[in-house]
Amino acid sequence: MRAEPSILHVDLDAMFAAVEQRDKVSLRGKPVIVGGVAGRGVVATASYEARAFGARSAMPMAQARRRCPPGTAYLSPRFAAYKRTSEVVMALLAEVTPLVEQVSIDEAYLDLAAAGHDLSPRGVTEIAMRLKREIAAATGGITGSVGVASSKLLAKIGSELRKPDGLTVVPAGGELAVLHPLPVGRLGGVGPATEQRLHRSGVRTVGQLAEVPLEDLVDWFGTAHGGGLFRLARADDDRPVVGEREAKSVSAEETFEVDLTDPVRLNRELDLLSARVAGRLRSGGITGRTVNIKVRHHDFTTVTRAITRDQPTDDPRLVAQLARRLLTEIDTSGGIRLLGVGVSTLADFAQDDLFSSFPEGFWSAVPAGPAEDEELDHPFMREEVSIAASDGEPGGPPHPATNPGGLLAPPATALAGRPTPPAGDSGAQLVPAAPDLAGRPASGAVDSDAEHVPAAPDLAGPPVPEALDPGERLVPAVGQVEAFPAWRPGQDVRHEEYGAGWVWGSGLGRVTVRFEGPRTPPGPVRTFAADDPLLSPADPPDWRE
DNA sequence: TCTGGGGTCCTAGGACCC
DNA sequence: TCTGGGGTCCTAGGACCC
Repeated sequence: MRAEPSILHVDLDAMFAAVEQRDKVSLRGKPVIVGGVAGRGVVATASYEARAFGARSAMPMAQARRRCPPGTAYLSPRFAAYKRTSEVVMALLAEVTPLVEQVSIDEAYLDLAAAGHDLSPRGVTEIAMRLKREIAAATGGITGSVGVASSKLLAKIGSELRKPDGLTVVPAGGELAVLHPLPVGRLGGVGPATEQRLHRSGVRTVGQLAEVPLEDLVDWFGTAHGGGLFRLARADDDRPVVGEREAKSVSAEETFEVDLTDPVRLNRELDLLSARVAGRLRSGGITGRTVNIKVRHHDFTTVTRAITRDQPTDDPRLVAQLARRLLTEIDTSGGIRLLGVGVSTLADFAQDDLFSSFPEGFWSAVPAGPAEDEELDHPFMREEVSIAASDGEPGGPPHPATNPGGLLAPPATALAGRPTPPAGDSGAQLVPAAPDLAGRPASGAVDSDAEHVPAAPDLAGPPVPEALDPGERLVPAVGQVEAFPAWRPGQDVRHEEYGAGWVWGSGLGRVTVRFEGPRTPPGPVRTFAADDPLLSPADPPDWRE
């Protein structure tokens, strides 16, 4: 934990779905689910509209289909498009500080201390707000949520607090006030198993976790995990922002549409997986000594086998040969659901051995699957879009594009009152595909398509809210902003009364908060303001209407 | 129609070595 | 002959993350 909030965490909001909605006008404001659309697929990302119906990441696609209404779009991922958007964002991050740790395609930590920034709460708020504007402008409206705090733990929690399009700054000294009320499952490293074990001992919040003696945690979870929980519960987190990390393993796996039993077929699948892995080793200029296979049986039990050689390799034939040998140790007669091949114990130099040459035409003979950069509009990447006839009906979810609030209107789902499912769904007719999907070119982060809306809402001239004093400097906040812990929707009595709120003001000096009443019947809009709410974490600001 | 695919890290036990 | 004791490498499995 540092003395200043110098670690910034950015997380793009429902990125896969957001890219699809950016690139296809017809999807905006509608539930969109990206993931494996076939039988055994799961949800990778659900748009906020889809989350309102209960769709979640990692949920079986079949279950998501049961929950979401007609009109929901179910899309196969277009990784190339997401990667391009990601690269645009990462390039922006690199301009903020040289020390950036990319965690995944849509997430990164920034060490603001590595760039000599003003690390006061006000200073980092300014950086974060500018960054959010730049991201939205450069990506055509993809929003990111940002948390800034004195540690990775708190920065990440901060970015999650006000999703989507949120901003949370946790001033030094405010960490425990943020952390302790949260459920333990919000801590990184606390998954279902750990959470269940903690619940069994009556530990539900991080504050309660902080009361558990170290010995108990070590007893329950082992030295590393137990000790880690003990420290995290105290906001004791020194993990540095790490720029580059070397890969430790490379693997490929596949779940089959139906369980496989045919040994010949299984071996062929191992060959294909081996070729994919070896191809990626080669393109990365690395080799590995250990070959692993993974087998998931029909009943979902999973076993692994590994063998380590003295010499590293990147030869697909050798990897395949070892993989096949490992598979003979496993009884596959009951049916195999998933097969995987991996290489680990990596060395970053290529071993010059006799096996590294390839027969002519080897690679063209091996269908290694789509290359990373290839657009995935292959016939097998099915795309299903259905449009409900209830589009635009009254009572449906508010459509951002038609919201008269313009810039200041938060995404519909940001409102505490969940968007109601469109009325009259039951009789809705399904249109097999959206007309605008026909024959469109491969789309990228910057898209010349006529339907493409090039940028975020015009940030240059935001409408000035009536509640702001004349002459007050207005920084055009993108969507929601939260100054924590000075003000928290959900804790504030005015929030209880009004159900939804967001900060739209400058964030620097005077901040204005707007609350909207219950949606049905439409309630009044009330506006409050306070001076420097961000800078007085211990002293609640005086919000005046 | 339950449960993807790419990873990382940790633990525990056995082999082996000095 | 009641069994040392580190350290490293390897394997299998499990939890977790995005």
